[in-house]
Amino acid sequence: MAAASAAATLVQVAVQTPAHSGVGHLLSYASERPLAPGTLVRVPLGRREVLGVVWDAPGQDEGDGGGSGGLPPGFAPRAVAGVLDGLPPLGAPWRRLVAFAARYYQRSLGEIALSALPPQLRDLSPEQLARRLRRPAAPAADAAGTACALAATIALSEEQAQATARIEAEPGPFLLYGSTGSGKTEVYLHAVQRVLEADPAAQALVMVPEINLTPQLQERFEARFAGRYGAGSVVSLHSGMTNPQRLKSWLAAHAGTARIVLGTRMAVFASLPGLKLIVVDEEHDASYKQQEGARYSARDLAIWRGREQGAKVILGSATPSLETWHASRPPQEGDPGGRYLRLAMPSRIGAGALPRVRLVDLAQQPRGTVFSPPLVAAITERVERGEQCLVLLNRRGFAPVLHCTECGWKSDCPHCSAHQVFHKIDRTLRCHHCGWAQRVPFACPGCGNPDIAPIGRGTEQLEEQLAALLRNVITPERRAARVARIDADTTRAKGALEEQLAQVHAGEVDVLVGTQMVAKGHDFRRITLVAAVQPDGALFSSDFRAPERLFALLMQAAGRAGRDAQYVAAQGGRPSEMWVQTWHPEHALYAALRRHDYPAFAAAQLAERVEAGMPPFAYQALVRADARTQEAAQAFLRAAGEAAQAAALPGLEHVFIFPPVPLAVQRVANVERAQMLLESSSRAALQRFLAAWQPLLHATRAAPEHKGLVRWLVDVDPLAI
DNA sequence: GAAGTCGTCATC
DNA sequence: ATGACGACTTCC
Repeated sequence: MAAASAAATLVQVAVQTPAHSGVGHLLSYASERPLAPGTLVRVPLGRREVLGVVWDAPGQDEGDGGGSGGLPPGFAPRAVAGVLDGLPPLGAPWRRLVAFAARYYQRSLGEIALSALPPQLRDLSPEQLARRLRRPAAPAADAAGTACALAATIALSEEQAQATARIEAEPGPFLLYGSTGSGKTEVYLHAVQRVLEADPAAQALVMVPEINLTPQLQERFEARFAGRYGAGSVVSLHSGMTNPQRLKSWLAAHAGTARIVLGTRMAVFASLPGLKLIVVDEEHDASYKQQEGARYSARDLAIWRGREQGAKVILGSATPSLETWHASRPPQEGDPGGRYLRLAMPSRIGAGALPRVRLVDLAQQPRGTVFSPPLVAAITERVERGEQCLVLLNRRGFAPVLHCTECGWKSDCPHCSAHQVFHKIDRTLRCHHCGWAQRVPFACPGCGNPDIAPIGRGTEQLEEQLAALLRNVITPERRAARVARIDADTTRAKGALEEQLAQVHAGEVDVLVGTQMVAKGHDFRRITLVAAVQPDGALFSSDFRAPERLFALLMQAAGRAGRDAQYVAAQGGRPSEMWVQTWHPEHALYAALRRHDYPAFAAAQLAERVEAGMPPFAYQALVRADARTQEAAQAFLRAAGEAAQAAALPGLEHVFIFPPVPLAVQRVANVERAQMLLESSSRAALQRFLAAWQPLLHATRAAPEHKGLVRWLVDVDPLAI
């Protein structure tokens, strides 16, 4: 407080305060010297001292966003407590990205800015940071000494070479549409190489959907580039890293010594002053959408950032999201085409033909069949030949619910409107929504009947049944067939997934049972049969994106089979197979799957979406409310909607507000949840409306009749509704 | 959101 | 009296 009089200037600082806190805007502090925007500072906030980012003084150009709330007249600002000078200020492009994300996803600037920085920066004093920065920046990227060690460049196929050439010649953004095994990664590597060679300061960002996929990617990029640009030139950024590791990678990216940054969705916010290329691998994957806090889409932000910062963007997938597919449609008569350039790579390289798809009609099988006789026979045969099989089911545990046949009791969760799942392994009932767990009762809690039975099946049960069915099957090494399971339950411990995958690779496992986590990205060389036991659920789901997700999952799973052509040939060249057990073998989705025909599937889905006025032909936002009672949650949403109508907010004429409805799982951990869908044919109108609506939502929340509300949030471009 | 204050109420 | 819990307030 004493420093205030000596201070020369006011600076605007973004700190981590949420929009609803009354101080969600930029805060003013006094500084003895002017500080450049992007400078990291420590500032007093209440009784605490927090990290903040000096922000551009709110100019006339950008009227909204995190504009200063206006310093109350006669208010004496407090002084900046410390400046983290050692660090170059965060650049204007980074600040524009953060500002855009805050505006677009309806969050405060400071919340996005601070969550985009490595957590450890938050508790380092300027002195500690300076000490940290003085430390030798890794075994240095002295390019001069090693420049001659040009990593052996792998010859590209015709298709890969063409894609690479187009990427070099055109501005993009690109959709690299290549089937599994078509060698998309090699195209990424080449694109990165060209960009880095062309400019000694250039940087590339490569994103993957899952943490599990970063180590193998890092290996591949290091093998190609570490010799050339130094050991520290390839770094990773994801939430599985320790705080010091994350800080180290982040600092290297910010300083420009890291030429290649690999990471999950959070990496889209990395400070990359030399950014020239962004790759989003498996761009259709839902993991790119953050599902808590600021609900951003890293894929969409990558497109924005690329355009804004002059970096090329490559989205890669074998089953693109329908949004991306539509945006990359080629020009036709009367249609100028989409804004992305589609590059197709249909052939599989070094991999066998795509697996034959076999549909088993469950109506033709004995009632209650889990593994149909023909599927068991096929698995048996593969195992006897020493090949591996992969069985997929998207449900953990032994059975999704326990049931008493006497009184009708079901294992409902006491805190959620959901069943508790039966886990036989430790004889527990567990709610997958709130985490509540208890021991399985010995008898029905309703009527005392000791005979309570599981209904339906999960991965635990598949593992057990399969082990029984294959009990007498002997592998060529003359040992009994072994079944293993990989899902969130078996991989909870650190390193467990790696260990289990290693066992599969070593050939110790013959049949792998798992949830979708095993369908993603892992390269199983000896798997020649993949089976989806009962995927029908998604066909008639109320979620309009369910078929899209199912198709992508099945295609991706099919891609796990027969990846190694040499192995398949050595085994006698029998085609690999994808088995699907279904009650609806005639369904169009399976017909398209059978032909591996993503374009036909996408065309049919897009036709339905046009007809129904759904994304990508409409833009959506969701407001969610959590409260003690369902009525209170809905009342808040209704009131907020009515307030918008009464105020005749801008954009409202192009926005349709649906009535509030309970969520599919209405109650979780004793909190009732409701949501209200907004839809518009204009993204700009929806944005204008949301921006204008935000203050009314705050005001509605503050009204005494909505005291019971626990929280509310906005989800722009929601993935599930 | 984080931390503080200030009530109320139940328990030692 | 003590402290656990919730409601409310403040943060440039």
